[in-house]
Amino acid sequence: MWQEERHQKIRAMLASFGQVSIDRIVESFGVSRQTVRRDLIEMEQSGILRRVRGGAVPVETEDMEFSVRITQRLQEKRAICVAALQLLKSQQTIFMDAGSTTTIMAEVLAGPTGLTDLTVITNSLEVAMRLAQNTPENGVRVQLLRGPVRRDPLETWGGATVADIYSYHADIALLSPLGVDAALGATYHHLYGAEIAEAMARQSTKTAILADHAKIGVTSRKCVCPTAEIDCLVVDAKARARSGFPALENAVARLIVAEN
Amino acid sequence: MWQEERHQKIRAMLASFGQVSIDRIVESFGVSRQTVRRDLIEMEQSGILRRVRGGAVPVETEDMEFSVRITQRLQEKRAICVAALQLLKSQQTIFMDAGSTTTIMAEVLAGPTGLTDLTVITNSLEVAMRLAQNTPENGVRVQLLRGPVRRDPLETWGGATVADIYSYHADIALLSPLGVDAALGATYHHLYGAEIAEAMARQSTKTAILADHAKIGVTSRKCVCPTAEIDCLVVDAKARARSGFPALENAVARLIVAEN
DNA sequence: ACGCATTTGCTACAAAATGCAACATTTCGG
DNA sequence: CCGAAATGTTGCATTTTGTAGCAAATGCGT
Repeated sequence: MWQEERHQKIRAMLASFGQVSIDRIVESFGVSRQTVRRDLIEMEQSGILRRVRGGAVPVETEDMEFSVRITQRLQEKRAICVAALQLLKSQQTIFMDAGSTTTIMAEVLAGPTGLTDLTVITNSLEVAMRLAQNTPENGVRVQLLRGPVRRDPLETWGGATVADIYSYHADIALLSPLGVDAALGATYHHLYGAEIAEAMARQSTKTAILADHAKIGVTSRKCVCPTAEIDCLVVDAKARARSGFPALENAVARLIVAEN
Repeated sequence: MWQEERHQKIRAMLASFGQVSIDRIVESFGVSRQTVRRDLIEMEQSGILRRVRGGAVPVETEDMEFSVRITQRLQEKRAICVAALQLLKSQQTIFMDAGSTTTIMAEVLAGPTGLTDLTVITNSLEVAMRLAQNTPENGVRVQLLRGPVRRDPLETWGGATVADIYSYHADIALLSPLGVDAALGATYHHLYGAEIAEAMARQSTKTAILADHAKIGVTSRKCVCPTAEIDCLVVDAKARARSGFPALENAVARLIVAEN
């Protein structure tokens, strides 16, 4: 019974049952608990599955509904967003794109931050909703970018939106891509979000990437921001365990690890 | 039975029943009361639900003020919106401003209408959300107008938004003012909404006013559209009883009374 | 309004399950 | 046989869960 064989069978079990317990694997393979644990760790780092206490479950897919995605790794994302606050100063203008992490960032910004007079420019309806104020005097102003609206996430997109972005300039862009990799930088799956993020990165003085540990070392179809142009990468503590982390750590100008 | 699994199922129960009692979870999962309590505490901290004595309920996402207003005279408003469908034809472009009635109109349009290939241009995030599609091929396209965002209702407003409107031309504008009066026409309270509505009325071939009976004969601060320029007024059956109704009936070019 | 019983929420602690790291053992190719 | 990789074992830390006791809230009958 080799690793390869076990991995394959674990994947099969995961596919058919939606979950596997360590005990179950131990029983059916006749190997030790520790070995199974090591298998699962490897498979998790390969992005094949996600470990939970007592077993493992399938990794979340990107075509999942936004409402589901936003509840996943919520603790880590919140920690990341709180840590990202130190990148901001009062009276700054901020680009934010549409994603589950930036949505949580909006929630954080809507709370007490010590920052005043921020202007957020976004194509995300979720972000806009959370930051909208009745009193534009204090707190956060939101500027919504125009364009056709699509769902998952709720955002405006397309040429009109991109053109709109180019009419602004921000101090910092907060982006939540699908993956971050040392070689390819920030990557997106959909072209919609990618061209938005690209424009935002260009039209801002600094670019910060918000990525939870599941995104470290992950690559997708569309490269948006090469590693050299990432001014700051904000990750959660679990990112240290990811295989792609050391390379990223050296590649980016600044790294913030949010300790939960 | 892992946390993970329980949390998921609790969410499912919450979604389908609108509430869950601790006892019910205890029974169906076979875990202790304390464990359920701890689950709910975690989920509450994650913002997934709100704990109440004896169980939990879904967290209220909607803004209180607006969600209250939107449920008032819901029956009548829905009837008005269904009646307003006869004003629309396939392949038309439609302006919609931000209000409780247009939000319901969006819900109606999101359902089966027999109309295809509509384009809706709006400054209302509520309308945009309800009409957003993943597949822009069929159904309704939504174009969101840019600008700063405010709440109650959630909308973009201001010079940028108005300028954006003037870059479009629609077949019909569906407006939901605060009041309609024979002498003053459609009137708004806030200047925000008023200048939006005014621009929409100008940039569209026809202008339709959606008003429930509570708005008949009511006037407010800002006149937007004189009676002569109202191409169609859509009201509910109870409007006939209002004192301002006969005058309006004569003043507008066309009147549609939605019989519940 | 009052007292009383019941339900529910909370804290503390113990037991069990699980995760983790260090080290020992086995396996396998050269 | 040697060395490296894989696997097993052990011991301990951490997390999760259950139990019990008590406080607070609720409901109920008077």
